[in-house]
Amino acid sequence: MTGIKDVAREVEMSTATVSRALRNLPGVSEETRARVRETARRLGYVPSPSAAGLATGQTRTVAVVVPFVTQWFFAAVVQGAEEVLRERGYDLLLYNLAGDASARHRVFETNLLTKRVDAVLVLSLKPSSDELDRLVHLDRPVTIVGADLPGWATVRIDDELAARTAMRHLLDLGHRRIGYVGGTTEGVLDFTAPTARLAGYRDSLTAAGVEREPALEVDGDFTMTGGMRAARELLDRPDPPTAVFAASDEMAIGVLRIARELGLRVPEDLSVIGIDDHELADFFDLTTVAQPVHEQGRVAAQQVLAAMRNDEWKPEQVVLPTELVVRRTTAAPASGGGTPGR
Amino acid sequence: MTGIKDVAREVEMSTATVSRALRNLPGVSEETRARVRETARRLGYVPSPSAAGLATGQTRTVAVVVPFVTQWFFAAVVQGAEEVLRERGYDLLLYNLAGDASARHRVFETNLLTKRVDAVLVLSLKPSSDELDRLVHLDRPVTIVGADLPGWATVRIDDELAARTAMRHLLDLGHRRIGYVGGTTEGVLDFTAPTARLAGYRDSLTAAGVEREPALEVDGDFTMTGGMRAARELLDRPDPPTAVFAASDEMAIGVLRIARELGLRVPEDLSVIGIDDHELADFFDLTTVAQPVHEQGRVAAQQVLAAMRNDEWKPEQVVLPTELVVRRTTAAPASGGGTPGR
DNA sequence: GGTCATAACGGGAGCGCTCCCACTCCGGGC
DNA sequence: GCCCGGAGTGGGAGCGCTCCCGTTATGACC
Repeated sequence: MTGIKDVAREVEMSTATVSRALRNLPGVSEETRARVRETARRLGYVPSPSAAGLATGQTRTVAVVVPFVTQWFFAAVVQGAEEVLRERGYDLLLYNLAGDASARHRVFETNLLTKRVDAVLVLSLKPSSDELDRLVHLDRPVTIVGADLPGWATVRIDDELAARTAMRHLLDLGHRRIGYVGGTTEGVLDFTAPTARLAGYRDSLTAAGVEREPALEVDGDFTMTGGMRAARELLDRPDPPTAVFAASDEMAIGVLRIARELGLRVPEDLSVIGIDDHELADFFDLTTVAQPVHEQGRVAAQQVLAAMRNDEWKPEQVVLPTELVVRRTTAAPASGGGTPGR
Repeated sequence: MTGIKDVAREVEMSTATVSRALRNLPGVSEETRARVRETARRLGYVPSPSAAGLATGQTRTVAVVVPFVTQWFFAAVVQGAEEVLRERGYDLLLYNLAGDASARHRVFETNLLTKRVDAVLVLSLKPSSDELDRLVHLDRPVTIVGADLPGWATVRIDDELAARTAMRHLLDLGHRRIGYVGGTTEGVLDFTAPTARLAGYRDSLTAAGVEREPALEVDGDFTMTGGMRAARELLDRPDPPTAVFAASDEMAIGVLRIARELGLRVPEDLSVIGIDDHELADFFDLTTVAQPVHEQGRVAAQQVLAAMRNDEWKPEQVVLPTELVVRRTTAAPASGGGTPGR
């Protein structure tokens, strides 16, 4: 394996100069730099990240901790982050928790991350206070995507606002009986989005002078099949809602499916709206509140890169905009907001 | 930052013993080992991968090169691989090509991978001969997932067989006019699956004594929207097929959508079958030929791990089984195999 | 008691870089 | 002619581990 010494010998220079030349540091004549580069290429020299890391204390690697890579949302964020990291020559170490508590434990508790990465991106998880402790001790830039955590660098959307946007759309259309399909905050993964979106739902009702009906709030588990379950629960009632607001597009799609099975026409008999602008939303003509997914990954990556460049960097809280995308699953209720004829 | 020396000083032993104790190497009394472990834990000692890597030449990291993380199939494979790698204490470096030729070039040509990872997993790409050269020079275990490449370690399904399984199902039901929705092999990413599946389609027709009709083979780009385009082309014909075999579930779902738009009943007027058993297949009641996605990632990871453990390991070609999953999008043609009444 | 495995541990030379601190050389200003 | 500053370069310590050889203690065995 050719090392820096081989290159140095070949160009009859010191390893110090070769190192400087290859890393574009000043203090090397252009002519020498060119010769070094050419020789390195010819010899197929590749610097050892381990050695460089040992010497500098930097690994040019950032860790991304994700709950489930298989979910479109997370994969898209990862993709965004990877793009900008690669541009800057950083590698991306993927830690997929996959709903496994022990995996989560391992990644956070044993500070495996230490000395291994220069920065950490945490997706949609609200770390426990223990975990936050570990992250603090890392003493490396950390950015949380998709969760609101005061004092930390975060990139997210305003979930409550997104929920209110969706609700306003339904309310403006004249709906008053509006079902909510959300998810619990419990379990291995503590997202903050569910809570905020639920709050947005409730506030909107209150603001519109509609009395809240607990039975219209059901758990959809943030999955399609969960959305189906929730939809059955909502629509099998004697007094079903005229519209359903699902806290995610995937659940909304589940609702659509059940509506169709029950013979309900969408949007005539039932309006459905989601949040995300999932890649399938267009396919299903789903009205939704779009959030910039890919972009959140990019911004988060840029954030940690910036933090690594200057030490005075202070945690920023970036809130990206959302936008109502009206497609064809929402319309005014048939009977002016009352129970639709079935 | 506490290093191995600090631990050594604390337990009044040499760094050598601490190193051995912590890595469960023989030659350390159980009592010492326990003391070392306890002390290391107490001091919050975490070994530096850079230093260890420099000394051993191993990084305990494997690279995974993937065309698009955002596609369910790839994400699922990555998830499978990550699982077994994490179990063994290996980290996973993700290289997402995202259809970007320059990214691909960078990953392969500049052998960035060298000295950075102990092994490489390549997903669904058929590396060019140049790229294979680089991989050979890596001199590290490489496994290709989802492509057939003689002489290389591969994990895949028998794509041609899968296609024949799908076709047999349709033929057995009595279909004779069967459309094919596939994809081209061109472009940045050269998968081998499209070619093999097309071959399976053609062979099946020939074997069944049905004459091939080029107009029934259309390009669906392996995406839902591509599947929609393809479906329009196929079903708008004066003599539409009674069944469509899509080379992927996503395209099949696109076909379903268009069929519904055109007022065709599935499966009465049109049978549709796919390949993959995508997470959405169940949702759409799609008949398909299932392939073990997650498992392919696991097996591939196990393969490189095995290869790293013993040097005599020879490239293995693992072919995982597929299975017909009959749901509700396939049935006998209405008019015994002829053109359905429309 | 002497010999000799064997178990347990220590010393210290690397691993391949980076980076601090020289050192040399050369041209301009006085 | 001398001094000085800056550009270009070299020497070599050190980053934090691993691992090859020692060395020492401990018993078993004759």
